[in-house]
Formats: sequence, C-alpha cells, structure tokens
Amino acid sequence: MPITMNGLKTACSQCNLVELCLPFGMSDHELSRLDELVGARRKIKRQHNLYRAGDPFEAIYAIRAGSFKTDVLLEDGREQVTGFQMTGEILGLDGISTEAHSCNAVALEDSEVCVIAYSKLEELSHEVEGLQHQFHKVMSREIVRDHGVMMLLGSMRAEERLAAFLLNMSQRFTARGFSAAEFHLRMTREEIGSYLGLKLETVSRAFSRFQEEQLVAVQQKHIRLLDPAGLKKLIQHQPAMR
Amino acid sequence: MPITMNGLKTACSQCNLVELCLPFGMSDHELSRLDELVGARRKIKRQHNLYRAGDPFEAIYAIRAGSFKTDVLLEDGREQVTGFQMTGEILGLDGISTEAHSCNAVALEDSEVCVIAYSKLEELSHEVEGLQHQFHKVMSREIVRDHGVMMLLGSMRAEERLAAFLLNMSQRFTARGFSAAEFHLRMTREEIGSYLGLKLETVSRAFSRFQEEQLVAVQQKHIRLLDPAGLKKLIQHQPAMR
DNA sequence: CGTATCCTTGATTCGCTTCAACATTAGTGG
DNA sequence: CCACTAATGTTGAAGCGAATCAAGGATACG
Repeated sequence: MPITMNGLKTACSQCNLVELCLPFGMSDHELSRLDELVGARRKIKRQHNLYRAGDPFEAIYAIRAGSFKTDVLLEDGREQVTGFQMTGEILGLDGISTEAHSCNAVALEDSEVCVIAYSKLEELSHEVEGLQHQFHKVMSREIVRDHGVMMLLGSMRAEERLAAFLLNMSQRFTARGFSAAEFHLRMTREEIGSYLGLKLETVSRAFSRFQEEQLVAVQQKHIRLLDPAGLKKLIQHQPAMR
Repeated sequence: MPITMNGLKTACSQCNLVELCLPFGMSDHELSRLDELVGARRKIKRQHNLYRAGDPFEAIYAIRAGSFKTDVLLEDGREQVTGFQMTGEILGLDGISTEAHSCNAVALEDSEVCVIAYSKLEELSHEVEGLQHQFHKVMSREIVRDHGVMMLLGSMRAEERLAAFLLNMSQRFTARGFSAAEFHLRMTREEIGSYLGLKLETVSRAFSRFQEEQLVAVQQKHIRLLDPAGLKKLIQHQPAMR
C-alpha cells in the first residue's frame, strides 16, 4: 500500500476529486487498480515551481489542493501564461512529446499534487481498459481548451476576453461545488492579462467597466458575478473587430 | 489485407511518411501490425470538409497528401483558424474528449487522408507497446504547438507573428524534404491572418515590409526566404509590446 | 475571355498600450 | 501593534499599432 511523503495513504478510490480527475468514469474495480498509480503527494508552496521548462519529464501531476499557472517564456523575457489549473486537473502533459517539459508550472497558492509516474501510467494503461481512454480524453480536452484560448486571443476584444475568462472560472468553480457567482481569483491582474493577451491596466479597466455596468462586483481579487447572462451576451453580440 | 476505396493497399509499412506520422520510431514488427489500423483512404477535394464541428467522432486522420486548415466558428460568424496541417500530421484529436469534433477541418488543396478508426487504435494500443507511446507523443506535441500559438497571439506584434509563421512553415517543409528557403503557401492572406490574429491587410503589409527589407521575396503565395536569420532576430529582439 | 477571388496599398479611425501618478493591500521587522 | 516597504491595483492622458474603409490591380478559374 503506497505511503506518501507525509505518511498519508494516497488512494484515488478514497479521493473526493474522482469525478474531476483522471479516474473519472472508471469502475470500482478499475479504480482500485489505480491506487498503485499515485506514488506520492508533493506539496508546493505559493510562487514555487512544480516544474520548469527544460526539466526532464518523468511524471504528470493531478492537483489535489490549490491551483497553478503554466507559462512559457521568450528569450527576451516576455511571458505568456498558457493556462490556470484547478483541483482535479492534470499538469505536465506537455512533457511527453520531447521527454522534457516545455513550460513552467507555478503554484498560485500553497498547493498539493499527486505524482503519477508516466512509465507506470503507460504500463497500467495496457491493462486497465478505462484508464487509457480516460487519459486520452484528458489530453484531448486540453487541446480543445487551447483552441478556445486561441479563439479568445485571435478574435476577441479586451472586454470579451475578460468576460469569457470570468464565465470559464465560474463554470469551473461550480464543477467543484463552489458558488458560481462569487469566487476568489488567485492570480494577479498581470497574470490574467498575460493569459488574455492584454496589459494589466487594460484588465483593470475592463473590470471597472464591468462594475459600472453592474455586470460584476469587483473587490480586488474577490469577484461577484451579478449578471452572467449579460457577460455571455457581451461575448456573442459584440461588433466583430477582426 | 485491407483494401482502400480506390483499390490500393493501405499499409503504413509501405508508406514513405512513416518518419513524420503516427508510426514514427516503431519497430518493423510493430509496423506490420499497424497495417491493420488504417481501414481506408479518403480523398478530400479542395475547400471541402474532412469533418465539421459537431460531427460524431469515430476516427482520426493521417494526412497522406495535401494539406488542411482547422478552424472554430463563433455564433456571430467570427472564424479562428487554429492550425494548418501538412502530410504526416494527425487530424481529429479534438474529438476524443466529447466524442464529437469541436472544430472544422477543411482541405486547402485536393488531399488524401488515412482513416484510423479510434476504437481500433485504442484496441491495438493495448497490444502494441510503441503505438500507445507514439500516440501520446502526437497528442502532447499538439498541446505544445498550441502553447506556441498562444505565445504568438498573446505576446507578439504583427511582424513577429508573421516571421514566426514563415519560419515554422519553412521548418516543416524541410522536414518533408522540400526546400527550406522556397515554398508555396496553400492558404490565403485571410486564413493566415485569422491564424495569427490579424486582418488580411495587416498580413499583406507585413509581407510587403519584409520584401522591402530584403528578408523575403514574395510573389503571391510563392515565398522565398532570403534572410531566415533576420526573421529569427525579428522575433527575439523586437521591443516588447505587451 | 470574362468574372470572382485574392492581394496590395493608402487614408483614417479606434482600441489598446504606454507612461505616469496615486491608492490600496500585504508582508516584514522593530 | 504599528511603521515601513514592496507588491498589487486603479485611473488619467497621450501615443501608436493594427483595424477599418476604400479603391485599384493581379491572378486563378470555369
């Protein structure tokens, strides 16, 4: 029976995040086999890296608590945040292709991940029917998500991007049993801006504008969605820019 | 022995695209097993869809000849091209997550694809060691590629985007045994623009600018890279905008 | 050969960035 | 606990890069 670094048993079958995580949709029998998969948990302090671009790829990570951002850096120092990840989501998939990570994963708050050795995952995928399929789904979902971000970055104006971002966050908080209308963002305006391809001032202004129009109530990182339908409308009916 | 719609045997082991395609790196023995995988080939005429967003997902496709674009559409008609695909590259991975395709795949010229039934792929992945791993690599590469596009869209200025695009095309033509310096683009300025988050006029202007500065010779869709190093420099040393 | 599509270029407009100043919050150590 | 400081967030004014509008030219296609 696997023992974690902090002496707690790590078992997918016992975890309340199953429905959000890799084991989603698997039978009890399959689930019990999955318990071999998670070797250890690892705690990451706020602002610390789970991995960095260039690190050799050995494992993927399931977020057990907390949240992360992933980013890529250009030689000249420019940063692009490629995603924000919450509990149950999988980190590190970028590393498979070249056997090295291609982005940085940074904890936005004190967090904890389940370490899933990739070799073991491949092994077990041969045996456990549902695991292979579920893993493919997780990767595919990441691809679809990325296409959505491209849509954001390539075809939407600043306010549309922020609206889409807020609705996406709301939806993900909801899936985790939190309020859809009220939540706390763990990232800075600058990080949101980088993700959305905007400067932090533009993000701040868009927040203010939303507040004026009674769409949201903003208090620093604390957000209350007053009119989600209004936000949705903003995305769809905004006069096309490009 | 599988017979294709046009009466030709479809066999990965006989295909000269192995090094670019799904079977890359697999042993001869594994390769022979792969021949069961490709059920048929399918020809797609220029401007026709290989699949559309919403279509039920059943297969992935390896491009045997020609090229494609993938795009997503917003309700209000806005289009975002999410990628251009060349021979040996895999289409349709977006469909796994929801069992339906989430984007459109359109042939940029008369093309041909190998149809790989997903159910068969999963089945065979359990038996053929290298296939599973290679498939994971293909998906992971797609994720990494998407992150690169996000960097483009989120942090680069117009000319940097086009320079990065041209260098990327050049690199992919090279991998296929074509000239690195001279090639023919199959997509319109509008499609390039959509991909790069720019209007077609901006793309055209950037091309003209590159021509003035002796970086490339442009004649409609025919491109000659005169100074690839100069293009590379453009990407890295341009004063940061956002 | 005629027509639709695609591309180029110019003038103008507009949205976002840049620069700057200030407010607020969080974190630190006396 | 409070003073101090750094980090973060807000807002205003000005500038700039890309979009928009518009017209003409080149090319491909039936």
